[in-house]
Amino acid sequence: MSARQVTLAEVAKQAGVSLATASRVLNGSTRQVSEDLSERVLRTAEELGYVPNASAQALARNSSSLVGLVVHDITDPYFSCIAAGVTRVAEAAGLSVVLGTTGRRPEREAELLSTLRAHRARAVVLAGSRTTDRAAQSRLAAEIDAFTEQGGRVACVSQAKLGTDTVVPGNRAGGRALARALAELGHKKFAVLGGPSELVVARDRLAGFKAGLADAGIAPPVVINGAFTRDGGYAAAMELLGSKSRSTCVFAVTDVMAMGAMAALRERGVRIPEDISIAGFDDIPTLRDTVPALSTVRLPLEEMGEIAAGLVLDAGGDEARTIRVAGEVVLRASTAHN
Amino acid sequence: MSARQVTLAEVAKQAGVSLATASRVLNGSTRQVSEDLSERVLRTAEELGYVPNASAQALARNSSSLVGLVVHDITDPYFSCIAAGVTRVAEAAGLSVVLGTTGRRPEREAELLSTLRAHRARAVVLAGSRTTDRAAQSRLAAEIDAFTEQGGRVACVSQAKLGTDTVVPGNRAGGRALARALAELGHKKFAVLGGPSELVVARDRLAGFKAGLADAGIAPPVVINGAFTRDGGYAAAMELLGSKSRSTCVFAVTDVMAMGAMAALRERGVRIPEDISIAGFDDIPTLRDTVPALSTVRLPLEEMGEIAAGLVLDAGGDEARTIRVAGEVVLRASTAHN
DNA sequence: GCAGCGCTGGAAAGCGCTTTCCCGCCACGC
DNA sequence: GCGTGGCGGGAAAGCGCTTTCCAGCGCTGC
Repeated sequence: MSARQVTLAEVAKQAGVSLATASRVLNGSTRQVSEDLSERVLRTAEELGYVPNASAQALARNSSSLVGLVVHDITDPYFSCIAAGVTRVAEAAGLSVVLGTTGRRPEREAELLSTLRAHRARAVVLAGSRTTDRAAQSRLAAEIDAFTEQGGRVACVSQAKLGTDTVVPGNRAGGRALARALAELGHKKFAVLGGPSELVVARDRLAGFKAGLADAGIAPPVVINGAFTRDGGYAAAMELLGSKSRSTCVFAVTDVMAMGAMAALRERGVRIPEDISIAGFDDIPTLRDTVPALSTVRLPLEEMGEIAAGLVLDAGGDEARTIRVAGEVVLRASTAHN
Repeated sequence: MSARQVTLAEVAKQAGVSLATASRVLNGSTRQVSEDLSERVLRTAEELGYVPNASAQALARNSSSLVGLVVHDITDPYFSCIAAGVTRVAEAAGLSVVLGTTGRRPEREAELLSTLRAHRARAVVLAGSRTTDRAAQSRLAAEIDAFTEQGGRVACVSQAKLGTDTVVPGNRAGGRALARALAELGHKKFAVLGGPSELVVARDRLAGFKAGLADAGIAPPVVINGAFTRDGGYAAAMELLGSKSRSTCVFAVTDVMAMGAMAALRERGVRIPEDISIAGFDDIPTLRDTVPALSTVRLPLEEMGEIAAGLVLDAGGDEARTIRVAGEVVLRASTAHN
């Protein structure tokens, strides 16, 4: 075993050409190589089963074919959809994506970025939602700077103003539109399962929702914070049920949280939507077949991943670009007239 | 911008030591370095914000800190769970995982492996399910050989006998146990939504299920093949409904397919489980809160990912190891007595 | 007292590529 | 006819590390 990998030098020798020529043939060079030499090299490479050493290429070119993708939890459909979009675009461009997961610890984001920098990744998309944690945030900003200084590009999903390209979902607008749609159903008393208060995505959706209620002249909702997960939704819903606040409609800032909340409600014998209406945000594909079908704000998650990857892969100017994608309110069976 | 990255040489010079010494200090070497030199190097590295160039290290060591992960579709919860397990273990070991997606095209698997080989990935876990496609299979085998010859390790999830380490879920045993459990509920007429016939995972589950029915002295099920996706389940269920075969219990070889099937049944006004019982396989966490709760065979997906990563990361002997993980039948509300 | 050993530090040879620079060749133009 | 310029090919200098090998040095053991 361990038959050493065939190298460019071997191919060159075998084909009777110089290293330089072989390199020029096998990798897009601006330089022209004559037809016959070129073909000879190609054939030998094929015969020998030559595979270029990516590390060596990266070293010589000072830029690799890696693009980073940082998510909190690949298990969360929100992230896996974005990941699908990113990988599709990256692979189509002949790049490999290295996946980093933070486990929702903000400081991991900077660590991962540093690793990616070590690998001379040519770009990275940060899909994790931004926190308001000051320390982590500045450490991250420093890493982003270091990364871009080194020539890499960075794009964020859903977290503007880091001075990078960004695809921004209409969190606020979506929350607002949803609130208005729900108000039109006749609901007057709302509760929001609000996710962690440090997460700007959660805050934006909540803020939008409040604005929407205000638009409709409805009193501010009860807000219960909790983890950005199924269990967080479950716990928040339980807390809500305990609180004796008689809301007729609940907005969970995430579909995944909404699922947890619905489980809690069911467990307590609360019927959806007869007793309480509930809505989420994201429109996770995996959850589209649930009963009752969840009202939500649809985000084109995979497309967002594609856009982010596109942003990060074509050179682009120096100024940070921001692409906004709108959320679309989708009312389904989990919300009823009141 | 593009302030070139700090190199080891700079650190060494700044610290007044040789390149060799700096290298020895900053990366685990067997060689001892005196306390004061060592500390001096560490401090300067810190001050200068030194980050080792992973490509250069990979080149010099002839082995990178990358581990590959190949899945069909990261959006599918089955794969994203496995991915979570793999990344957790890999990141804990200080490695980065590069994610490749095949989009369910078998030939992509070999391509990705080749890319991974180019990157000198030290290991790869193949989570995509094996097909019986002869050509793709042999191309893949060749790539696996090339990869291991080069010194990399390969582990597969759920596809034994490729001569690699493997974690094998009890597909057959799970299917069989499920069939028996369902038979005990009194069902006599079964249908199976069987996935694509080339996929061995699908075949194994089906074969196990048939065996279980035989154990119980029940006639073989109607089998309808279809894609290994939600839509495949939907279509297969529609076909089943059209076929006038009056089964009382349906087994979809995948939870995701079961979801599609349930959607189809509901659409046609078939009540679950009153009119038809339905069961899946995998016990996807995201789907645990659905109503009616899906009966299924639970697989510890994340753990399988962790095991695979573990297999592939600790050296291990030369003989291929096989770890079996059992599926556990979980009967819930989607299946009723008949 | 000295050969020999273990230990630390440094010089330098790669690792497998890319790319600059140079060289020889040919077609042109005057 | 010869200078020029363009062009295809090769030699070789890196890219930033690791690691082998050697030098020096303080000890130990006879």
